[in-house]
Amino acid sequence: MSKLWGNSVKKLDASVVRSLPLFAQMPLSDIQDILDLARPRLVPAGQSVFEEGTEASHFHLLLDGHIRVERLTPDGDRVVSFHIPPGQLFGIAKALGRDVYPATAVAALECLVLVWPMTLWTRFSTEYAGFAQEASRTVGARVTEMHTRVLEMATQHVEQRVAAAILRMMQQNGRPTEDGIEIAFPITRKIVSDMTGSTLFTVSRLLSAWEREGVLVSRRKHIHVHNVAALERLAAGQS
Amino acid sequence: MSKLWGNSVKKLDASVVRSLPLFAQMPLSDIQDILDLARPRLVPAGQSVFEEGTEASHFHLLLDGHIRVERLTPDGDRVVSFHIPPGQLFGIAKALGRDVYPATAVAALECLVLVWPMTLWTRFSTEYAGFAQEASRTVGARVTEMHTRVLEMATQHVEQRVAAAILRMMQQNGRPTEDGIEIAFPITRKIVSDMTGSTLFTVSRLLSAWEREGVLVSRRKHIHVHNVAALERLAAGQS
DNA sequence: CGGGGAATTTGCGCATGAGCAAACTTTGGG
DNA sequence: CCCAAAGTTTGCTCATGCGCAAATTCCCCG
Repeated sequence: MSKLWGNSVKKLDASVVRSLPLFAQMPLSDIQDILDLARPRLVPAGQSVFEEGTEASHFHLLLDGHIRVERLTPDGDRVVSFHIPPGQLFGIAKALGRDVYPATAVAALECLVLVWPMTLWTRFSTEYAGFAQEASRTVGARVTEMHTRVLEMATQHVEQRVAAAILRMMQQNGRPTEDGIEIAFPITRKIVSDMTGSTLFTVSRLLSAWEREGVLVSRRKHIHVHNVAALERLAAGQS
Repeated sequence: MSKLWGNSVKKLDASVVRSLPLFAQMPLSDIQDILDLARPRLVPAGQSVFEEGTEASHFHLLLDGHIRVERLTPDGDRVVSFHIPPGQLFGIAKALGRDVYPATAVAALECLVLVWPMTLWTRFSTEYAGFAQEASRTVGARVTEMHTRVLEMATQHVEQRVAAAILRMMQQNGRPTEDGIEIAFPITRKIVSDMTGSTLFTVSRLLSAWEREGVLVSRRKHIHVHNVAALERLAAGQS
């Protein structure tokens, strides 16, 4: 992870992050200005970056690791909203006109995060080319995904939803291997069920069946998709 | 509806809309400038204002009526995302960084809509005080609602979800009467089922049961809630 | 290298709510 | 005023997938 830190431990290097969409339209000097205002934060696996309902005092950029965004129901059930891959903004309550975080962000594995005080949000949005636009795009992508999930939950069977959830994680957070794609962070059956409005047991049965059919292999906390086409067929309900 | 049109049929009057949150922070002259650029559009009940997937050429403000936002699945099922009450912006794809409409907007009853070319979006966002902020707030409110629905669909029974959907419509789009609150636009059992990921039949049975218990009265396309507390209890799953 | 907790598997029973068919009611247009 | 279409009710059946229990496996950590 040290490669992300440039020459000095203290000073973040603009050249490392300029390939991110967020900085694509900015001159290096602007990027450096932004980075100089950031505080880096290392979050251990399993720890939360911020909690639903607390004051949205900061916004964040994920440099490395994976964030899981979740909400808790009044009676203790957990629902996983989505996963965030490196390079994306998160905890951007201001972009939603809110002043508390709408959900909890948990480090699915050890994460390196840049943190800015939310008071800088308006300034960044107006002063830096493309910042507001990229924030909108990020929000839009998440709204689209939520939309899709509502649609799936309303119209599709559990089997299709679980297949779709795994496909999505594979596409957004997958790591290609010689034999398929593996999901790049620890993922339990419980979490998959919390993503699909299902149960641990049903997900376990589905994954076992798919493993028997050679669609994927799942070790503990780990999913490796071998036959993407078959999984797409399952998600579409064509089998 | 003529009251919304000021003295002349052609010129919209700023004083009529300045009570809307969107214009709250603006001087009258700014409001008038914005209105002068708008084209009014009267949409008959049942007709769509724009369709999912088409180029997002305009953004809209609902002056009167009620908009139903829906999506269609590849295999023809309809899912209703939410309803929009008068005074709100909609079709604001740019606020999501998108260039096609993410959903279809249908007039639940005859609607009066103001329409602006999307090319004005960036200008409005940067030039008029509070415009961008109010747009964010609108997006945020809808994201929050989607979030809540995902959570409900994942963790709650159909009965609770239907109760929650009716409560929401009642709160957001209700009209108080001497004996409770009635939902201010035509609403069929089919639509309620499309909102809750349920079926026409199940919704019919639930409404009948609740009518028997005196919680609400539902005539054809029409729901009138009498006992709000009871409905809240049903939504919470406490009965 | 062994203990213990976390994650997973599997069997069994059953309630929820979907699916279908058919009859009935309301409403608006000609 | 009547007809047709749209909306609604109701009975019946049945599959999905949840709930629980118990056993098993896998890792992590000391």
